Amino acid sequence: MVSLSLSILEQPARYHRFRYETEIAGGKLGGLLYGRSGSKSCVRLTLRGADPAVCRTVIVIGGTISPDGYPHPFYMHGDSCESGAFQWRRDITAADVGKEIEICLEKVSLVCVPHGGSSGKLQKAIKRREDIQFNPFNKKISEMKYTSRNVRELRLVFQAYYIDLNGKTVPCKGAIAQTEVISDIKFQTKLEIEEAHPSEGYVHAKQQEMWLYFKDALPHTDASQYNAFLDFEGEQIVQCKVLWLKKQLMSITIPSLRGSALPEGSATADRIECSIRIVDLKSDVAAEHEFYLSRSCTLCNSLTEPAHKRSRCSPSNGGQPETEIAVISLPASDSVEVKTEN
Amino acid sequence: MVSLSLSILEQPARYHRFRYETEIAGGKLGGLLYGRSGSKSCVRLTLRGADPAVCRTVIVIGGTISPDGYPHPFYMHGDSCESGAFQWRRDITAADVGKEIEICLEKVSLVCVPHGGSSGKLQKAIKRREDIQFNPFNKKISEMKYTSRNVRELRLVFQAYYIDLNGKTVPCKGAIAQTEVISDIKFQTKLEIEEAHPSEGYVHAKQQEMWLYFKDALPHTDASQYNAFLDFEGEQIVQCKVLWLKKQLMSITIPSLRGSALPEGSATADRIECSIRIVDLKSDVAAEHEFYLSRSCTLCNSLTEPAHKRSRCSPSNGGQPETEIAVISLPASDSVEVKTEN
DNA sequence: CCGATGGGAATTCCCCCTTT
DNA sequence: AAAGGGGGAATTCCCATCGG
Repeated sequence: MVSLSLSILEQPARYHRFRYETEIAGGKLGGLLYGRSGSKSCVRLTLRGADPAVCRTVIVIGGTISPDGYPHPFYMHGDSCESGAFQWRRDITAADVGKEIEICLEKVSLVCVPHGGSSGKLQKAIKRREDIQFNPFNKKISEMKYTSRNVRELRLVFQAYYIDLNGKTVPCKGAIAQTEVISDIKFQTKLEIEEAHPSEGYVHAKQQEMWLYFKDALPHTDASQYNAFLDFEGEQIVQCKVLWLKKQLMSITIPSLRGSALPEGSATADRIECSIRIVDLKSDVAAEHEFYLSRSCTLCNSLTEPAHKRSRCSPSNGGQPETEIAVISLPASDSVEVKTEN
Repeated sequence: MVSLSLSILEQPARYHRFRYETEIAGGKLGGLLYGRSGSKSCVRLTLRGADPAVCRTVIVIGGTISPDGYPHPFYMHGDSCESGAFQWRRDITAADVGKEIEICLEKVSLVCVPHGGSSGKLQKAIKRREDIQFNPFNKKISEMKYTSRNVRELRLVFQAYYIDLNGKTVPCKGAIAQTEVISDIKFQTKLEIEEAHPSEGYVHAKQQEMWLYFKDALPHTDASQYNAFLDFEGEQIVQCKVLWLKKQLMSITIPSLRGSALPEGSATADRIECSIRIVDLKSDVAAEHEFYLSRSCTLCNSLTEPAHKRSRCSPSNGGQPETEIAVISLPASDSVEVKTEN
């Protein structure tokens, strides 16, 4: 009784840059698939249950499938790949009994096909993929509708086969493993502040508008999709308001900090260190940027507020007591509300 | 003796958005070619010398050529167009003698073909264009190398033919007219400031950095390709320094205005109106944006400089005399130099 | 030198808005 | 509602750079 089993030892990177056929022409690879663990790790499988008493050779085939299990038009290319599929084989010896065999996808890249326009290349690729006849979940590719939206996500599926003592190749129905979803790297949320203006704020200013320029186009165009904070050491957090967005630019308002308890440690410093933090609420990805608050006006150098050891609360705030941790949130208005975390 | 002549009465718009075949499928037009005079004007020709005594009918054919006169793969489509060429015909009567006949290209669009990639569509289009056999300058299209760079510029060329009294169609060698170059609209320099931050400066500030966000990607990536000015009424101009550029963002420095003569008219106003002007030195295209200089500090409201009727020159400037028209240029350093135009 | 990578330019096409 | 205009997304490809 053959009881091979196959499992994913290392998942592939969540995001991948697929390469086009034109990019890997001439013996090149490019777009190598890496494992999730590190920069140049690789996807690895574990094969168990190999026994020469019942099987001479184990073959593991790997191919692309959609997240739903339908054969996928993108294909594998590189070491141990043939006809767009990964093909691994190994003769089993007595030494393998009871051991785990590790299969490593080295130098394997995932190749995409044009799926827009009217070239029909996607259709041809679907046909090719069907012709491979590697379909562990037995799903009809013709029932799957590949669109530019969903075609850029796939899984890899692997199945073990063995050559029995009679020389017959037999699929192991139980020895199937699929990876988690690999998505086009373009789907990855990028949020990185490249520059902020002004680079220094004035601690006693009433309200300050800041511009944040991002390295990449912002993932959403709606200001409500983001939260903005000013983080101080000592866990003080001031919520800012996102005013508007441009393609690569965000405008936020820092509320008046008059009356808020600024960090103890920096009371004597000429300027207070803090950082601006923008959170994409949808993906939960955040960007940070260092920022400073000066005790003197950055424009005219005047010191309208006392700049002694510790500035007293501004009278306009009614002299609220200083708290250890304060969250000042600016709802939708100009007013400032001070909350105290327990 | 037939002596037809043909001339361009109205040149086409310098920039044009060519449409792809896929965009004009289904009886649509799109990408209409307009004349240079106005929004919906059209390209017009003048035909002279038509005389029924020698010709029964005049035919005018128009087609695309490269700026050098070689047949061009893009083609004409729409009213009076056939096989990619404009084809106009008119029977000549006695009333036409001595008159100018105006030919108007209404509802004619210019269609482009994919010229990148490996689809070979450009080659096919070149073949098609050659097959039309409309080649007034008799240039071999095979000698022309169309690349993605040069293919997006073309001229239209028109030639008159006539049907003589024997019913024979004869080309008029002298009656040829070509338009000026029509370029892809993407070649048009766009420079428009969408927002500026801060929106208001402080007249007594030492030096102010400003961010300008443009509606489109900047045409160059090198700061030296631009000049920046602050324009006041009364022709006062202050040169600013372009610090750096991002894709859609420019950072400039307004030099200290202390000691410069600000406009008379606005001496009493709370804030001084002016405008920021960015000039693309290569194309000479400029963008303007309104700006204000406040007499009180925009951050802390203080009035470190006297805010009386007319502020005296700051001592740091040695009390230079105020001039009617002053150009302050900021070369590459922090220092300010005051020039006086005669 | 070559192959791989990442960035971004160039190209093509989709689709919404405006106008008729 | 349909056509045309315009913006910009999606796709493909090119290339400078990096590391072996």
